[in-house]
Amino acid sequence: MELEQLRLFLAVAEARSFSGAARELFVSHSTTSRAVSALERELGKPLLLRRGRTVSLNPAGEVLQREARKILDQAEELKQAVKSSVEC
Amino acid sequence: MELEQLRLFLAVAEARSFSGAARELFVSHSTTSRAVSALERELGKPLLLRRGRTVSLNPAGEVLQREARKILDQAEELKQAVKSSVEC
DNA sequence: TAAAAATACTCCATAGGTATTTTAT
DNA sequence: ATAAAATACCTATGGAGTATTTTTA
Repeated sequence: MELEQLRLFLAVAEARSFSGAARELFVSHSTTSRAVSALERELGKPLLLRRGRTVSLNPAGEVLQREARKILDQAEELKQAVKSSVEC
Repeated sequence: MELEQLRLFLAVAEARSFSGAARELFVSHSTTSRAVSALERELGKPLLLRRGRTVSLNPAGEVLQREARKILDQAEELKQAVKSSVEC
């Protein structure tokens, strides 16, 4: 599990669309599709429900969305904290 | 910034050694060296002080060590939470 | 039939190992 | 002289795009 996968998953979860998220991020839709598949494989269960053209979150996806957001926010804060730490 | 880089950085920070951490993780020492270099490049400042055979943390490194630990722990919790979420 | 997701195929970037060089003790 | 870190070099893996197939609304 890598941060980039979480970034892509979140974009898909928020857009409720693989291709929509791909457009927003300027990547191909196969990139969003594979990132989510890889997460599902690693975590051992589906995260999103694909019903025709509709993408929705199942319980595991809801958990991931909530927590992934926190982790990515923290990672961003961390970057800023390091950047503004004293030189040495 | 990716979780794998944080894992490698933490191992180096804790071992106070690039090669020691590499041995623990069963990777080559060039892997630990480059992971830390990449982080330093991305974050815009040195994280570790290399003085001869001694590796120590500077303030930025201290911040990163503390926060990276939290993020990795959270990522681990997240995995467990998803794995134990209800099927759907 | 149109729009989106999955996937096969391909290519290229880069992650990682080995070997070498540099540095400090 | 030795041990560790940096780095040049090379290779293989996997990430990402394109094109195609599948699905369903």
